[in-house]
Amino acid sequence: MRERKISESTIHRLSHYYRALNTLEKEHFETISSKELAKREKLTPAQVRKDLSFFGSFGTRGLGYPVKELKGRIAKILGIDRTWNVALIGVGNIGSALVSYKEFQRQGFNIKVLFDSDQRKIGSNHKGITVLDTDHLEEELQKNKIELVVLAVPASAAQNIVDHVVHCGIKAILNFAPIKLKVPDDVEIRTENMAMELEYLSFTLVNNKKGERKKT
Amino acid sequence: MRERKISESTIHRLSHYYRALNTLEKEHFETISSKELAKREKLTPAQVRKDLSFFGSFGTRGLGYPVKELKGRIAKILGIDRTWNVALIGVGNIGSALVSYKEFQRQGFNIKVLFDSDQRKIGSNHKGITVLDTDHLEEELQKNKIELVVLAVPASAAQNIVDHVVHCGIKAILNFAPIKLKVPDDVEIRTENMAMELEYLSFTLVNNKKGERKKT
DNA sequence: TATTTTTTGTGAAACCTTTCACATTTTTGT
DNA sequence: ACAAAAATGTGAAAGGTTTCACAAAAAATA
Repeated sequence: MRERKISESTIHRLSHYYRALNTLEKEHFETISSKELAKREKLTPAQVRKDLSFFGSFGTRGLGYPVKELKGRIAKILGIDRTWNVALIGVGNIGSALVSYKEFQRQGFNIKVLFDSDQRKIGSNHKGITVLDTDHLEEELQKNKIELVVLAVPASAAQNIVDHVVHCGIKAILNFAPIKLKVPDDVEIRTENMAMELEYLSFTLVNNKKGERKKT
Repeated sequence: MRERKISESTIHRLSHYYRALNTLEKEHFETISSKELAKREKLTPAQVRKDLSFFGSFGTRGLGYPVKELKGRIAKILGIDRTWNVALIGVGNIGSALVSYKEFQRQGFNIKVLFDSDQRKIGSNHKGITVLDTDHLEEELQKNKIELVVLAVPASAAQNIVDHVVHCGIKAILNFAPIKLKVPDDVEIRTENMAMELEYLSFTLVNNKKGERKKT
């Protein structure tokens, strides 16, 4: 009864569709065709239709997809038709930037607690949230019913903290430390490494990838 | 000149191998087998060998790959055997965090100039770099021989700025604005959207993609 | 030196993702 | 009311990526 495997790419495109639909709603569109949606996201209409078809039939032939309803459906699929309690661990450079990152709030990711191990930071206030001591991590994660953890600590501290996070039942972690962390199979961890994206760009520059021909 | 299409995944894995090799070098390993490298990166040995084989034969049968040399080869492939002049546009939340992001410096991405349009920020100093006025963007990008641009401005300002950036010949952009930007075909643009990664995690949570067991 | 073990490099197979093409359904126009 | 146009949903084809499996080469062992 295991549902069909949906690819990561499909999920990411769903996020994009959601944003596009949001814009379309503001522009007072009632319906949108796969052709037009694809154009806005630089994809093919077939790709859009196939992606959506994994989850059901949301459109009307001859007309397209109802903007408002489709937006709601995608929100439900992505699990953003609700709010999530998020903890942010590490209030350094990246961490403090993320506290104010509007896009989290906007999609219903509520940063409820902040943690740091630096005594000078503990007790201080960021956007109205008090920084707690990582010594009380597990206790506070449970108390605040945290479901999602964002990790923005130095690489050297990351594995130890992630072990505690996993220990108290968290199943989803967004990691900004540039290191491969070990977690059990039932925990999903995504690592954002911004330098790696620059490396990809650097590769395209030196290999003049743009305008190149394929195959041998 | 036989160029073939290398997939994005391969390039990203190359970045991972590079980091692993760096660690191995510090641990005084002279050689590493595809098996061991794969284990460290949670991949298959065949994947490692195939990835490397696109660029040449770097290993010795029966022995493995020479750590130091392979690291150098990958650096060359990725274009990080040199430094790059980077401009960072937008010194807000994310922007100021990126100025201090160690991982950029470490891989040879040198932030040489900062820009903002806010009069209160212009002239101020971040980590020894003075913030310049975006009004002089094109002029300063050229003067400083900038090759790579990191964009951390609000979504509403992004397209206008990217047009200027493209106009003065920049071919690689890392964008943090949560919006799809239009650039010519010969410009590579990568968009980092951290909320989208949380949405992916949220999807895995509601779809119970990972194990069923819940603790407590 | 000869044999066994290790490990690469690589075609071929298996698997996964995207695109194609078209029957089907609904809307629009006359 | 009917024909033409628009657009979905989906099997099948095409294209791409990963894994398999094994010959070949080098190292280790006896």
